[in-house]
Amino acid sequence: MSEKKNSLIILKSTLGRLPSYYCEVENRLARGEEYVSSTTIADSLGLNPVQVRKDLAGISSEPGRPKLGFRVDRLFEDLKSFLGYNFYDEAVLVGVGALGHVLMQYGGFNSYGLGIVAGFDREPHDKKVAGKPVLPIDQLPSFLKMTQIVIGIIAVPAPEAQNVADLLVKSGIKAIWNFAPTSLNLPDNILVKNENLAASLAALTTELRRRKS
Amino acid sequence: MSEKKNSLIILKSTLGRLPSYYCEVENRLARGEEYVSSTTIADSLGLNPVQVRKDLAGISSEPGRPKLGFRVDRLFEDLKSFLGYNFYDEAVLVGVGALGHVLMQYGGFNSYGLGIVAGFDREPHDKKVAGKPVLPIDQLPSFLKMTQIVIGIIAVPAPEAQNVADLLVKSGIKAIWNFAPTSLNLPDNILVKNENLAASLAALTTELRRRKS
DNA sequence: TAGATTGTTAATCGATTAACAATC
DNA sequence: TAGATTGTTAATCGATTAACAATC
Repeated sequence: MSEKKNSLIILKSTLGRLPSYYCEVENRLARGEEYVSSTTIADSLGLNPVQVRKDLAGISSEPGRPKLGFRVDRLFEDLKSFLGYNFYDEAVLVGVGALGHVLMQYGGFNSYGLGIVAGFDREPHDKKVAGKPVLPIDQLPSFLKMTQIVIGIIAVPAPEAQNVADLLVKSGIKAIWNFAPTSLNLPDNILVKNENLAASLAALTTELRRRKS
Repeated sequence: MSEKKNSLIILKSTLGRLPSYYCEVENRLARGEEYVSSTTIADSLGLNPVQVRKDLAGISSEPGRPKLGFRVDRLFEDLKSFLGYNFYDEAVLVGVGALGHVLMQYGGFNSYGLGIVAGFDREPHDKKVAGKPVLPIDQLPSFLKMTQIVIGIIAVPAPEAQNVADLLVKSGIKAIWNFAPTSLNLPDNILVKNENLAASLAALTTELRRRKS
């Protein structure tokens, strides 16, 4: 679809930083700023300006202008299309507990081209959350087959996570976002991203202690 | 406190992986396993076994035994003490909305040596959440001065995040875990970790698309 | 013009992986 | 013993940063 003007190879590390640029540029756009420079982005995000410049060089359709930087609206669109956020992906969520509720209600996914279309639970307590249906877990396979959805979010307690994962895979899911603090045993072709909030916060305290000593 | 037997330098990248080893080893301990090898950890976590071995070599107090691997209980303790999870850190949370509730109720922080001791909100709707007090925001400065707590969690909407951050810093906080999808403008000596859930999920879909093409 | 910023090349730095001898 | 695993060194690979000429 999108053949880049030059065939620069985008580094994996670059790809990892692009979403944060996207968020930053989106905020600047909202504030009505017209131009943005690598330098100021680097500053906001705590990165090296040369790195930002190099990253942006690979994805911007219009070169940055010396002394000014990049047009905010243009850069925003470039990031958006490069990251594919103008396409739309749908996901289901399993485990409509406290965390599940938050994820279903969270509006932030929209500008990243994502949507949670339904929740599943062993014992649904609500019929709907944030306008989306909450269904009993045994309807999951048929729902997935019908809708062709390929992304599943796991927000059940750790002991149930593997079972849920197995069910998701059996029903044709291709990618899993896992909030349960366990590693999942899955076929190689399934993409997994583990989100361990506790470990994430712990990393902060570890770094904090390292600094003190 | 803990002088390591050998003064191997621990790589930053290693440090980033240790929490996931900790989680994995904790789960194996809970399952009653006695020995664990680099190979199986690598397998569960989708990493290179040599990498895991090298990482563990730097922190284990007892060498792994050929053919068996490491004693699970021993390795768990080594990881725990290396990461400092047997010390205890306390944090306050600002913004007791849906996400704030989840974080306050989340039990998982305990085994990582952390605890949220209080929540703050402009208009507290509950007196307590998960047994911890929820206080009006104007009591934050005095609370922090009294308790000497140095970690703050921001779970307010994006537009309010900077104000909250300023208040936290003014009250003596040293580290911030930010859930609002904005970059914060803070003094250099303040440690920040941004947690953008939408960007995180988006990374999954980006990778998923990359695979398809 | 002077100064800030750009894009790019080359040098440095850091992390991963391959290879291998040692061990139980 | 044979085989699985260990720890470590050396080679490769990838990412960051320094340096600089070009531009508005």
